[in-house]
Amino acid sequence: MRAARRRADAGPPARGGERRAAGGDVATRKRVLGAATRLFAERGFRRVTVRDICEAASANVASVNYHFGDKERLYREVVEAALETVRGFADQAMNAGLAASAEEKLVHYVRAHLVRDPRSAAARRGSVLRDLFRHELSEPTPIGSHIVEQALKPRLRYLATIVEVLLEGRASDETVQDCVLSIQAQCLLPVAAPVAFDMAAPRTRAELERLARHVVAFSLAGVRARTP
Amino acid sequence: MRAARRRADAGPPARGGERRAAGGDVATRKRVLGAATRLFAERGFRRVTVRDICEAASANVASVNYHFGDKERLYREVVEAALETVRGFADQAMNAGLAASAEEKLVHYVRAHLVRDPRSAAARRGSVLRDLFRHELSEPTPIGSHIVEQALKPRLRYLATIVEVLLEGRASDETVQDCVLSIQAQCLLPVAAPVAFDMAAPRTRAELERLARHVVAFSLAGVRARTP
DNA sequence: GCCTGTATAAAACAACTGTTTGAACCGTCA
DNA sequence: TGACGGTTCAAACAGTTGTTTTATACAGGC
Repeated sequence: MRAARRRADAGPPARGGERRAAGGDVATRKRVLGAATRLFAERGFRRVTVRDICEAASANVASVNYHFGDKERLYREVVEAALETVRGFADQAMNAGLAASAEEKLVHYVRAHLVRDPRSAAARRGSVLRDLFRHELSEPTPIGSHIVEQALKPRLRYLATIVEVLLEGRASDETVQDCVLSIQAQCLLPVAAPVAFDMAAPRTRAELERLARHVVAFSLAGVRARTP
Repeated sequence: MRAARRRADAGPPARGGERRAAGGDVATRKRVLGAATRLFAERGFRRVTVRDICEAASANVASVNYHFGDKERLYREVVEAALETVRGFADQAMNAGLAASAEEKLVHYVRAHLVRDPRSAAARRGSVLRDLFRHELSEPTPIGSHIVEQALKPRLRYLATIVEVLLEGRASDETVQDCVLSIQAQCLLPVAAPVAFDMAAPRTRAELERLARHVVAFSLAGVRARTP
């Protein structure tokens, strides 16, 4: 990304051919992608070196550039995959509760953010995006705002529909937005700022359940207080 | 921090003598400190180079190491100064409202976080710490947890005393902590995650005032809902 | 006057970074 | 078998970073 006289486009068969013919196993590319996913989620884009990734993947230093062009395109692919995972996941959750009341949907929404079972594979993959997002918070890059656009905004829109119902459709757009922010803040902060709360915030599953119930009760009362 | 065979301790007269005798003006050290404060607040520790700082301060590359030992100790001094500024500032705010009701204190607390007058010098210096803190969120370092310890924890304790009164002293410690988290989350998120809200969140002074009023109303109702 | 200690400047250093190179490897197919 | 094409590898490259060195300027004490 820094050096380079000009080139950047040698690599594999144009990425899209996807055939990966010769006996060389497909494994390397996948191993690199996996290691990169784990490391980027752990430390963020800048604090991971190409050498770290390749070592973790038992691959040569050149493999990142060979298979992905450069470090940034590798990162984009990691982010894209994480977004894809979460997308299906979230659509499903939103559709599953179509028949539920607004209160029940709120319960579901809050719990989905605050209490995740770390043993579930889906949650573990979801946490990759969450970690990537957290790192992006302090270093705004084009990719960071892409995550916001793709993952956060749809959630905010969904939450707004819930809040509108809770407000009985009688409140202004501004009030809806304010309530959405209040609720989302409670869902996001323990995630966005673990440093700030790892001493005060709950850790065990049961405590997270309690916190989720609290956030729902607190927020329902808050929203009702703003109902005209 | 990376290179260096061993040494790291030449520098000025042991830092503490503070006499800075000869005609060479004291200015350089101060200029470097000022530039570093601005740049660290803007971009965080890792994304600022010693050369950036020295160029901004119109000083030689060596001046950071000469006057502060190394980049990290310069950073610590910046953080320490910002903490000191905010400390007096916060103590004063807390004492000023001793006679106020819990509701009034809450109003004051929320407004202090959400609506700051950028024209006030105190607020501008306070925002340095806020920015440093924001950058620390995603890269936990010893210094980051030091900021939490020195700046955030006292606020949480203060907020807890307010909430206890609002709960009429009848709620459990857990409930108090939950409410504190709900309120602090609303105060902190627009700060911690501007990326997430710069499209949805208010920007003008008047909008921030409105948001602050909302957060107070929302939170008061939330707390009351949790009063036994 | 000279010597001493502080401050600044320019250049060099060593480690680290992303990237590129050129040779070697190894299946496939003619 | 031998050329071919995708893949891997060790080494090198060029730029950046924090830090150190060496030299110089300049004040005050003797």
